[in-house]
Amino acid sequence: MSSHILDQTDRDIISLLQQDARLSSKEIAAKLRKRPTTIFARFNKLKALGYLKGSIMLIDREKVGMLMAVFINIQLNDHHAEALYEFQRDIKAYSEVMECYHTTGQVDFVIKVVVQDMLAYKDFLVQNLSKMQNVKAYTSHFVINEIKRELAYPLDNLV
Amino acid sequence: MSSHILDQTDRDIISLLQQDARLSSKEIAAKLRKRPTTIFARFNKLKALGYLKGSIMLIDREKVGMLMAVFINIQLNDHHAEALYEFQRDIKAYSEVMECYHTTGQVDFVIKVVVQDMLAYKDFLVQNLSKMQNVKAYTSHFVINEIKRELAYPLDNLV
DNA sequence: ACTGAAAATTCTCTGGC
DNA sequence: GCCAGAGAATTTTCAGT
Repeated sequence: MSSHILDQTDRDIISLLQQDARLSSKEIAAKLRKRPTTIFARFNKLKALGYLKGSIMLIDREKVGMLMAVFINIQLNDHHAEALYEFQRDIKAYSEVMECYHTTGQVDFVIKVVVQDMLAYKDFLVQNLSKMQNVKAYTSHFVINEIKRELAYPLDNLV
Repeated sequence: MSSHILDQTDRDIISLLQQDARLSSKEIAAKLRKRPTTIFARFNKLKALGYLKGSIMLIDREKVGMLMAVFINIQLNDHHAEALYEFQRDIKAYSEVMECYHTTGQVDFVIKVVVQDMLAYKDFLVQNLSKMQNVKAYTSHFVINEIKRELAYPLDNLV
């Protein structure tokens, strides 16, 4: 690992950690046929260089009572810089809004909202989204089945 | 933690682990003013009961060369059970498709595709998506800015 | 469910290659 | 950049309350 170019070992470590963030240096070392201290040093470097941005425990969304996930496509009235900034700042503040992306196409923003139930969703729409001045139109797409949700990027022919 | 009802400590542990999956029992114990072994026992139970579904290390998507994220809304021709099942099985198999949701509304499926660059995206469309018989229409929404991507569910007034 | 102590394992630092 | 050794810290088990 000379500077900012990842070699195969770096990619292997990242790939393994994307599958299980709690792997120990020893466990990674065993899989890659290296020494634990070597893995430890690379892990620290990957973290220092900003490749690794923290780890999270994935939990069963429905089991903890967050039964409803919704994708909402949003169109704005005013697309000037200041108006865009304000919308982003405000939408980001809602805890129901888990994800928000500025996109190209017919739609300006794609957001993912996760709430307990339809009542909570209605509250979000009526009390929050509908009151945002710059929102021209939105369409809700309720998730009825999660076919795939892979959060680990494939790093095979890369970097 | 009697059986399947989460108490405040359980929710606290889950919340902390959603922020950092690598927290040790000792670290969690210190934050919650409990003993490490108590946290350890609860951690094992939460895992055994299926609340915790594994951990992942988050990495800098653009830094590792995955420069392009796209949401694609897909409409199908045939909505019968067998056709739906086949579509889901096939779309799931593509490594470029990170997420796929069956949704209500004008759109049948929302998928998130992550690739290196526009060339890789073109290849995915031309060689894969366009060749799926049951796909009637699709619209691409390129992510030009990620405003928010929160993966930890808020468990405050819940369960 | 929680505690406390002990054993096994891992982390983390230092120095040498 | 890799490896080895050793002390410190942690994980994990287990018996007791």
